[in-house]
Amino acid sequence: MTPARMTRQRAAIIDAISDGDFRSAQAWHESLRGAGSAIGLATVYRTLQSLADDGDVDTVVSESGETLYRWCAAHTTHHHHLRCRSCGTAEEIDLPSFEQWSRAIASARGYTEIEHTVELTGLCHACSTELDH
Amino acid sequence: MTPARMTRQRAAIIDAISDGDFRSAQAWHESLRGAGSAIGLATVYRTLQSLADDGDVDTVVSESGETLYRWCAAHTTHHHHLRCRSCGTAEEIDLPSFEQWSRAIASARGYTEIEHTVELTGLCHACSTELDH
DNA sequence: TTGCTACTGATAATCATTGTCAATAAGGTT
DNA sequence: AACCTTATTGACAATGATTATCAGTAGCAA
Repeated sequence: MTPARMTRQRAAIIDAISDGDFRSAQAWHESLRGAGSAIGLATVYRTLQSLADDGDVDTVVSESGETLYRWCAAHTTHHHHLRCRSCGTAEEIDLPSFEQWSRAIASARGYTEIEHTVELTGLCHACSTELDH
Repeated sequence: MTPARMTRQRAAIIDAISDGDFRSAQAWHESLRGAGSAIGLATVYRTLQSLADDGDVDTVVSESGETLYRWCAAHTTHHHHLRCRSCGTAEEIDLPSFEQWSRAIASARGYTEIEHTVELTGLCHACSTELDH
């Protein structure tokens, strides 16, 4: 496959999402528009997906079923997230023992091609105190 | 709140879903129709949701974003699933240490109101061998 | 049996996401 | 710098799952 072309739109998206939050494609589209960048919604969807395929962004599915995207600093290692349900901030966590453990329990029951999803959500410190008055 | 009325449709749904698979609302609707039960799609959605609220069915979100439902034998304890991506069969698993561990790591980083999702998927023994020829 | 009201179902509406396709622009090549 | 090939874009239509609407129906308590 040929490498992706660095268009104005792709650059704008990469620039925007490198601030660490998990947001939906529509939310990123809005921020970009708000920042003055004329960009189409379909392009945002397509570009985020292509970046996700390349491993440059992480995706997560929210409670309401939307897919959330955020920049991912090019780790190839599998990892998980601890995400704030209120502001979208997220930190990466890894669970080395969980990886092995899940594989073990699944194959013990005859399962192959094992995959897993693990997501932790909560309210970060800032949001916790704020919602407390 | 008043307890749910036991209608013909609700009974048919409960009867149908007690066979252990995870399927989408639309899939359950089809099986019910196939079995001769005249029942509306909206009713299937509403009833499955109400059963889920009461803790009588488990829900899981598939890779493609559909919500899958299956009967849950009235445990109040939190648990997780090992589900076959091919046939939908699922078994329950529990991860006592994971529960505590996730709470610990999250609160160590200042998070409160912690929730988590853990789902294991794979190909069950039957499907593995079948897809192998 | 009666009455109140929750439940049902056909269908329209919603919402996130993907497909379409002509116009545009990356970026390598003369 | 002008040129060409083709990936990319964007407005909009289409999809697909789920939810809302609302008049008709049927639990079930009295």
